[in-house]
Amino acid sequence: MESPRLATKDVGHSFQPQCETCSLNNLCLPLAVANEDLGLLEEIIDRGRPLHRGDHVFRAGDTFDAVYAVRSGTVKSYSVTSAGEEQIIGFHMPGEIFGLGGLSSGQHQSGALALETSAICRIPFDDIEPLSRRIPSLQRHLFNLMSREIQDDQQLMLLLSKKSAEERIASLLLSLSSRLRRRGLSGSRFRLPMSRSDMGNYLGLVVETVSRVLTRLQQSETLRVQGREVEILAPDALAALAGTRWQDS
Amino acid sequence: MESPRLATKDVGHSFQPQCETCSLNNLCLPLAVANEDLGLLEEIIDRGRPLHRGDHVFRAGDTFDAVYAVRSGTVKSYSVTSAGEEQIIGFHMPGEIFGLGGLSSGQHQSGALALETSAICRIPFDDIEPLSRRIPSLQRHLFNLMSREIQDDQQLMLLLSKKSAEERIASLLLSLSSRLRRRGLSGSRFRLPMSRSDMGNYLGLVVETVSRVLTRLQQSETLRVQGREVEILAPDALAALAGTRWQDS
DNA sequence: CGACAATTTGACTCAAGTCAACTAGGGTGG
DNA sequence: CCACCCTAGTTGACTTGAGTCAAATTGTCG
Repeated sequence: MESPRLATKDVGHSFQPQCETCSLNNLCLPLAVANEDLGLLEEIIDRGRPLHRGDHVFRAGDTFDAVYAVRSGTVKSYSVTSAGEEQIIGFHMPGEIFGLGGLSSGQHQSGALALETSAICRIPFDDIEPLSRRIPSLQRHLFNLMSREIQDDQQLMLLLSKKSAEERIASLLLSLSSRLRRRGLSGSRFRLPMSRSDMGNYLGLVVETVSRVLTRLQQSETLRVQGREVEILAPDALAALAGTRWQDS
Repeated sequence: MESPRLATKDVGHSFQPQCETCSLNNLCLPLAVANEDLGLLEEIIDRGRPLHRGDHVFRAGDTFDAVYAVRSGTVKSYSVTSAGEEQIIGFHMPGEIFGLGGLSSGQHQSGALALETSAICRIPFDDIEPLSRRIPSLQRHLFNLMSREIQDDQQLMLLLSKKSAEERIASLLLSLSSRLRRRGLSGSRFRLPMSRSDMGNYLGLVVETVSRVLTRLQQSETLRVQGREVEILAPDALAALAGTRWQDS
């Protein structure tokens, strides 16, 4: 099956402000760009057409030539082991930037696909790199983004090497919760964008374990789970399990 | 106990070329800087005095104001969980840059200390950041370094969530081996710079497991281990275990 | 309305962890 | 130079959290 790619050119030249009116502009790249420079940024950003569930933003091995920002929906990044198994690297939610990992080798080391209908902005690296030399705060922001990703990955390494199944699930739920809250949405009642199996893959657990842990957390009145709908009943209990962290993030 | 920090100023102004004559200059930052600009880089780099085993380069919570390059010796980065346990994030060998993770938050998220007597170059970030705007290849190199670290971390996540104890040890040994070879040293016979317990901590295993796996690999004639001295007898067997990767790196 | 995929639940297994005892190095100070 | 001590490393016996296998249940979508 062929996967639709993002449109590579915007339609004609009917240029309309995008970032300026985007509700995420205080989370995303524009936060590092003064208003008078925003036009420069707008000019290089491609809004693609929406992706459906399962559509790839890019695949492992594709040439690295852009980074991406989530406008709506959810994207997962994953790599494939030599044994052919998938390893999920991260989930990306609106306002977040992904695809930076491929920079150093010139090709994406992992693939990225939409978990649900999603809108993705494409930011060609050959455009933003020189721009970042003209706008120091933008350069700094790019450094920050990469540094932040390093930190997050290291948190996850810690989780994978030291935490129990319960602690892992608790951490993931709190991470999702805090990222929703940051966008002004409810952090206590939300819909999981990923399957149990994706949760497990990301956390280094098998599906059955994820399912059992969720049941257990439900029995202890920490959560209410109904399919993908989650309600966090006892955030403190969850935070205690996760060992703090994530709340702020 | 107080930990010695790196000297913050070079002695007087007796400036002598450092990078230019450093045997690592084709691995380290200078590789991204043309000869005529090398002086600019030299000027901002502090060679500190040597650190002994256990001395900190920086501690978690210290203000981020520089990145570091290993000239000789070995450094480990580690963070401490809320429960007070240490999690080793990585080992840094000559020619490698570390300390980038603290950039985004302005303070180091992890500590870094010398595993053996080590010489470390300090590169103040406030100096290299503007310099990187004047030297595009340097900016690119910094991006590359961070991107590379993201990739490496993700490899490690994969290892932690999917691999068996044998596979983890094999991966670590091959990683060390290839990093030595890159510097022109023997990749088949070398001295481990870290304790069994550090190996285990890094790989998400307890000491006893590390010890047992090494014994097993020795029995299968894949390795010869004598304390910290290692000889790789069957690199292919090891690579098969690790599932390729690492060789090139 | 089926058919297939995702989720849950139970019974059983096993790789790695825990606990405990023992051995081997590696400094240090007398 | 040697005796001692302390830490690092090894080995064995036992336990256990999470994985595997299998079957039942629910959800989804053409």
